[in-house]
Amino acid sequence: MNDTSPPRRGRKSELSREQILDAAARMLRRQGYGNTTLRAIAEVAGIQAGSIYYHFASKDEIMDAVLERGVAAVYEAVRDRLAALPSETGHLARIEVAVTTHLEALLSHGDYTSASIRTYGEVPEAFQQKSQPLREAYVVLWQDLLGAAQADGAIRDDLDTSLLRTLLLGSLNWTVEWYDPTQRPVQDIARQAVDVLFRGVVPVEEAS
Amino acid sequence: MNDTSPPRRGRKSELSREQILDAAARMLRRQGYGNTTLRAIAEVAGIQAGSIYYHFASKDEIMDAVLERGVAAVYEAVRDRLAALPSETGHLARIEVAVTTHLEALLSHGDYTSASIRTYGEVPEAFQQKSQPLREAYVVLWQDLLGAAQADGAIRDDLDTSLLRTLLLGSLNWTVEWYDPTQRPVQDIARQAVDVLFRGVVPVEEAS
DNA sequence: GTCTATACCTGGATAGAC
DNA sequence: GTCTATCCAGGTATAGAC
Repeated sequence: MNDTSPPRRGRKSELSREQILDAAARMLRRQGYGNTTLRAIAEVAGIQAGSIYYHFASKDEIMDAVLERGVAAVYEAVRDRLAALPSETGHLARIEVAVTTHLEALLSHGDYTSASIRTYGEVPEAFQQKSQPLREAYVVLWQDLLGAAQADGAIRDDLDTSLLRTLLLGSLNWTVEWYDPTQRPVQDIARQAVDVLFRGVVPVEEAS
Repeated sequence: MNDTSPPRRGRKSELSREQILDAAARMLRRQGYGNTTLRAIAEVAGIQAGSIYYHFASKDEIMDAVLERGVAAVYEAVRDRLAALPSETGHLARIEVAVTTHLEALLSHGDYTSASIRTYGEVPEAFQQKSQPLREAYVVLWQDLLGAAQADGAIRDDLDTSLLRTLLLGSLNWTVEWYDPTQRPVQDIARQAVDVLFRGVVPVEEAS
């Protein structure tokens, strides 16, 4: 489905390829683009630096594959989950599913998504562009979701949904910086995020 | 007040020092730690690479100064603005001031704060620690703010304020990734962020 | 498909003239 | 205080044996 591999000869070279990508994602995530070296990737992947070039033509090609996989994982997860909902599902319920799925995908594919989020800005423009269509498609998905909700009155119409989208996704994306799976389940975070998003933090006591 | 400069001999070398820091902040922000080279910094600052070492002992020392200045700018701005409020100011009003000030400081010191936010995670642990006290103080500031509000019933008590804090600050910090000063004023963003935070996106129509 | 060896370059850092 | 020149480590990438 999603595949960035041109060589693709032996069927068991796939394994090494995966190991290289996994190692690259892990290093990219925590050291950024410029600090991630091929020698280090090779070491983590358990091979020699030179051997990488059997699978990839350049460092950039590896980075590119990692970045794209990161956004694709989130985009596809959210898109598919939304598509699977019964068509009569309400706007707020859809948004809740989208938030939850976004967080789950984001935090379960940890290294790829984190690398993708954190490194995107510091990578040569040349291949920022490669993953851009995917990123834009994802933005559109959310914009449609929020726009439709607002059009039907499920979201206050004095809000700018475009701004709302960036604030919301920012909040969710930032979780990669601090989330610790051993502390609490992703669903807890999703639940409170949705709760605050829908109802705000101020108690409703009309009597004031 | 805040100063990380040990040499500090000539009074006009301060100027070069600033230019180096400015250049470093700008490059750090958009290329990350590993891609930022001393030669490039020097070029932007209008001097030769070797000359940098008159002002700084190492590349890391420059990075460190930039990172620290970034967090300090936001922390001090918010702290001082809160301190200047009349003591009878309500919890929600204080939170609103904090959000607005955070955004203003964040987006007006663009390069330093952005660099600080984006690069922090990918920098050698050794000097993540140097700015950590400041970062923690800032976390405490917010935690107190939210905790006090909740204790007084200004914030719903079924919310985890610690989680709320990370989600909120994530949302605000993420603005460095997309904010464009020519598009709309910071205050617009702050206003809607606070609005959604307090009241949520769902209309209040009790009749449903 | 992976190794070893190595070419080539660019990076941080130092020395000493001015 | 800044320059030029240079050292050396470490980076990407290639060549060719296995």
